[in-house]
Amino acid sequence: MPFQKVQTEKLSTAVVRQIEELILRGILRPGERLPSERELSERLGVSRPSLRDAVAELQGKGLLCSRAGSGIFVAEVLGSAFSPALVDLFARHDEAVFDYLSFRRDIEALAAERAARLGTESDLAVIQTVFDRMASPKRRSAQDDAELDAQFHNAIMDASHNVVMLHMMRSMFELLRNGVFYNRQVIFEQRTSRDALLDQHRAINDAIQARDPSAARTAVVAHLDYVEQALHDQRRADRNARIAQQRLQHEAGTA
Amino acid sequence: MPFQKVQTEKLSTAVVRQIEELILRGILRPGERLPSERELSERLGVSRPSLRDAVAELQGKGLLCSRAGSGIFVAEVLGSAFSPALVDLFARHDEAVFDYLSFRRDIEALAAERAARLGTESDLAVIQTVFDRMASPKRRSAQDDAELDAQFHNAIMDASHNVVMLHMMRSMFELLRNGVFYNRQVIFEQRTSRDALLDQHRAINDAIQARDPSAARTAVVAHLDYVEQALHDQRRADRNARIAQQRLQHEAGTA
DNA sequence: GCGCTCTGGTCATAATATTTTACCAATCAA
DNA sequence: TTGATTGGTAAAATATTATGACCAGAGCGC
Repeated sequence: MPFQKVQTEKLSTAVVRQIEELILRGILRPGERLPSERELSERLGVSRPSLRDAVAELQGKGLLCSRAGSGIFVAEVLGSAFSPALVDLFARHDEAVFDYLSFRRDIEALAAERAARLGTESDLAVIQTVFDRMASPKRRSAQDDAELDAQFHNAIMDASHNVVMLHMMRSMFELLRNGVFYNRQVIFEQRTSRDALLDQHRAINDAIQARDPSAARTAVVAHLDYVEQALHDQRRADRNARIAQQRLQHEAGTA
Repeated sequence: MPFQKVQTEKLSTAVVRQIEELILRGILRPGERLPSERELSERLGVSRPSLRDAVAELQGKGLLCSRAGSGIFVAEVLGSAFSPALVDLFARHDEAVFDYLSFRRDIEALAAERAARLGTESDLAVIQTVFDRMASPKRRSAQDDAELDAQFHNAIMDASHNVVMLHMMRSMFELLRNGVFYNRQVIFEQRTSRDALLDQHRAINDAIQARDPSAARTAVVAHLDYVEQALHDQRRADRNARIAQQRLQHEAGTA
């Protein structure tokens, strides 16, 4: 049915959303103290009880903590890389997805450059091995493809010989693996995507094996640009499917 | 200040938005009768007075009209191309912008192809003349650049010798001229954009003058892809500027 | 150590938004 | 002409939010 139940957002929900965005964007930092309830409610234009409802919800999510007589603070644990509360925050806000891809493009381009320059023969052999498995015509599920994709990018990261970069990207990849940013199996499910992705991985592998840092960088950027475009296309397709479904329901006269 | 006044959306506003989207997406068509107030309020999960508030607002915008005893109808005038109510609807919904660009890319690629094949020597001379003005090093404002841009695309459309296409695109261009879809002067204000756009216009002109339909089509698609990307970039830059401003306000501790 | 100020925490009452319910007039189909 | 369904209007009830007051905890200055 094209008409859907309407629900206006509760006031406290709008407050939660605003504070979450300030935390997500790094404007409010871990450990930082917020203005007092009285000041905050004035700035937000809501009553103290409404603000307190929102603060209670944010406390429940692990993003804020308040102490009677002291104030309200952004949770310290958000400072540790990818605490559950932060991961949950990423998962619930779309803008994190494209920031993640943008950041990953930059870091992985650096890693590929370094791999082409600094990677040992063993490193390059590992990358070639993973790529050979990807290129193998053996039947695989989208999940297997996604797993090989992770192995491939991890192998390049290993070959960059920068442990800080390595561990940071590993934890981010863990989030990707758990579907926090987007469901990456979807991209492997389409034949045309898989073929294109394989070509891109081939270009990356060839550039690294040829020890061509510039080509490696270019290939990685092109690859992640493609992934981002595929995400945009997937979302547009999802949205179009919803609209088409609404039209169908309207045409069919179903409730 | 990073904290902003919170205002929850009125119930009737949410209903207005949903019905507007159904009209914008073509799900509800001009002249079509909506379900009765009683049925609609049940489907939307709101009371009849709240629904009536929304319907009154949509009537004021010229999108709906209701007749006591008969029902509520989507306004017939929406069927005529770009009635004021429809234009206003486009202006207030972002999704129309990218649909417009997508559609325009397709139509103008066709027009450029036809211009390369069917354009008379006079047609081509007009296009060349407009392009020469664009390429002239004489100082011009962004508004002048935008006006020349419109003349250039109109000249190509003229040269396509398809009056239906011509008039349809003319009215769409009128909307663009009036800033309905986006403020196109902004794109001409940056030096780098202007140079890139000039190169793209040169590629289009060269292809048409050489009577190369395929090259003309490719050049137009590349040009409008660039414009779309520039819009994305501009919006992202605007959003980043807002976030940076919030951070600055937070750092400076201003209210 | 005490007093003051500011903080979070709690709660009753008032104001506003929305829902519920009832009724009237217009339109259409039988 | 009549009955059913429609839009149109309005009073009363309910839910949400705001206002205002008060209490307990924390921190700072004397």
